[in-house]
Amino acid sequence: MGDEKTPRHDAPTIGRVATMAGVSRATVSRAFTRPDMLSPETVDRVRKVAAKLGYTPNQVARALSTGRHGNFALIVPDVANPFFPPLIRAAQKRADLSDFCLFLGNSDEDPALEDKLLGRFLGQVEGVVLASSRLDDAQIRRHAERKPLVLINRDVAGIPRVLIDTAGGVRAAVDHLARLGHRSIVYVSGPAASWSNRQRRQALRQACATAGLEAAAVAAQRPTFEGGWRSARAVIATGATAAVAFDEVVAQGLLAGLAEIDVDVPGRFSVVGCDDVISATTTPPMTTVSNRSAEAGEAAMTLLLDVLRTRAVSDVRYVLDTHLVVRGSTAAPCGR
Amino acid sequence: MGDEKTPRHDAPTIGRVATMAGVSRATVSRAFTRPDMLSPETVDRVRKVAAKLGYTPNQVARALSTGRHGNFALIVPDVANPFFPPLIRAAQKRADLSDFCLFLGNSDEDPALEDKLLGRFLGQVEGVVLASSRLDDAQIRRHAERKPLVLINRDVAGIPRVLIDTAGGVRAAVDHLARLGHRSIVYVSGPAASWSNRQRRQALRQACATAGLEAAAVAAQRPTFEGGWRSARAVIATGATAAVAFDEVVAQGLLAGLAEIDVDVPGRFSVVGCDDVISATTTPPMTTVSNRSAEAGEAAMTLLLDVLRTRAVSDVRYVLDTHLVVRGSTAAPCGR
DNA sequence: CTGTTAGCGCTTTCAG
DNA sequence: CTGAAAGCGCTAACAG
Repeated sequence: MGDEKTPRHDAPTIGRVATMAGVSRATVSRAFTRPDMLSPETVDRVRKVAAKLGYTPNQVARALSTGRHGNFALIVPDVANPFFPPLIRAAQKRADLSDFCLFLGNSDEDPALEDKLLGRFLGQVEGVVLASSRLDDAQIRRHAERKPLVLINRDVAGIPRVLIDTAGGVRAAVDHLARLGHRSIVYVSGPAASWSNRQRRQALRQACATAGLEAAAVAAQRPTFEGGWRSARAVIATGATAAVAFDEVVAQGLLAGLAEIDVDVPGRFSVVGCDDVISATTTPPMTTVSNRSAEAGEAAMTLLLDVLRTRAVSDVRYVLDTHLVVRGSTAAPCGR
Repeated sequence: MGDEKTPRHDAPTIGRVATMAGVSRATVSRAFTRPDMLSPETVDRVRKVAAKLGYTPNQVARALSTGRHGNFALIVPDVANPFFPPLIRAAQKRADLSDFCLFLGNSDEDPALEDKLLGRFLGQVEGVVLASSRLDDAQIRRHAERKPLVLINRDVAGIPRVLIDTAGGVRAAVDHLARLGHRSIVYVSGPAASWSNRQRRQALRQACATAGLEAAAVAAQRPTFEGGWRSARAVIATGATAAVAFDEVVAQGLLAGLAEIDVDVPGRFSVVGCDDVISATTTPPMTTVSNRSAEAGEAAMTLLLDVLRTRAVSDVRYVLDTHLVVRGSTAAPCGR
């Protein structure tokens, strides 16, 4: 066993295939990217040799030369928030279908981190999807002019976006509660930077006004179980008999917080969540606004692919609407 | 408005910075990668110019030249399975902390797809984490010799791996059930290719043998809510009075299936889940084996970074152990 | 400390 | 239809 320099099982390059097949490197390249430019026999022979050698085109080298990286990036505020996994999954699948790889970023609800991640990705992707972005419009616009960019649940004019319109669902929730006899409803809000949050809050206020109900609001700082939990006392203090929560994680926390201070749901208080994602399994099963996050993920990816194909920057605004799913967390208010 | 060729706001290259700063390209490069090799003033001047021009090193070009891509890949069987999001999140965060980008792949429980994704990633990453891989040992070994590879919940000798050892938790579950008076326990199994599944099944069998209980098993083909649901009848048919399910998604399905055929839990039948991830919110709250998926994700990433640093391929086997969390889905069997 | 010189692996005119 | 040659943007010896 001499210390002969083991040539380190290097990945075969286009050059090796070329000499082995007795053609030029250009021909090998074309055998993979533009087979139509070659005689069928040549293509066949080259491919065969390549296969035998276990050759795989080097994506990175290719990207350097063409600018086409074959990658996308998706950034979400919180991977572990149950709203996002179906979205992520669908986006990944759609990307994969078109032979793209997907980078995933978790911004932790932090605009600065989101910006940093975006910067890291930008150099090696052909496009980006920002889900529930916490960046401000200016930052988004700035990035959008460097790379194709699609938004989910963020409404910036001129930038392709897919929006899950929960306003319809929230209005239906208010109607539902009004019909049950509630006179005052409180909105437990989520992150201020969230478009969905603003949309829901506003829809609630308007629907209440229309129906002649009182509308209050309390803030669950972060959209977490704990945030919902902590807001329970404040929610009750508003005097409302029903709450609509920003999302189901908050709603679930609220449920737990109410249980802790012995407020029976739905006997004494009604709760409605948003994004039907865990609501079937809560106790009680939660009345909620339906969810289409997987569809949103897929649509955004498809949009991005379209933008790449047709450089036309048409102002797309893809809206998915929602409805109310009535379960067991809502009932008539007591003592009225 | 003449059609003067707008030079397409191209990203500034190292060359532009070099001429603007009156130095060579090598110097610019070094100002970013090896500032210690340059005089402080030069570094300063170059960086200033670069900043003014908005120069960002091109990752791809750098990777082509150095082989260091600054990327990792993580592949999971199902992003939407609640076991994985915390793991993904933690892994992403850990990678980000070391300035790495993370590709995410979803294998859909399909070995062929997993292999394909891996192939796609391999060319542009420095290492890979396979969580609950469905590949066979040979395939894993093959990939591991091309790139640093870390496994989660898969025990292949010689390959760095982090294992969540649920055997302890399952044994505790059996003890718990035995103490309650159960004489026969059924395991509702998950994917055959899953190491965790084999481990849990085996732990259950052994613990039952030790405690003198009967052990049965029924298969929930896919580890889904529906799979658990469908297995309800078969579970009851075994004559057992308690079940331990592969994971909580299956357990939750089982709960729903049992409810549908009017089997009261825990009155008539007890259920234990695995991976404490949604169990606090089921009805009834589920007795379960604790979960450490986030820790596993972070540990795997850290391991990968270590492997990269010290090319020492020591045979690491990082084990996280578990315990039983008793909640409301277990009780003494009726009529005994 | 800094510049010169070769590439990394692949694509892409431009000629034949 | 195929080959030769010139890069993509950056890094890495090797000289000074």
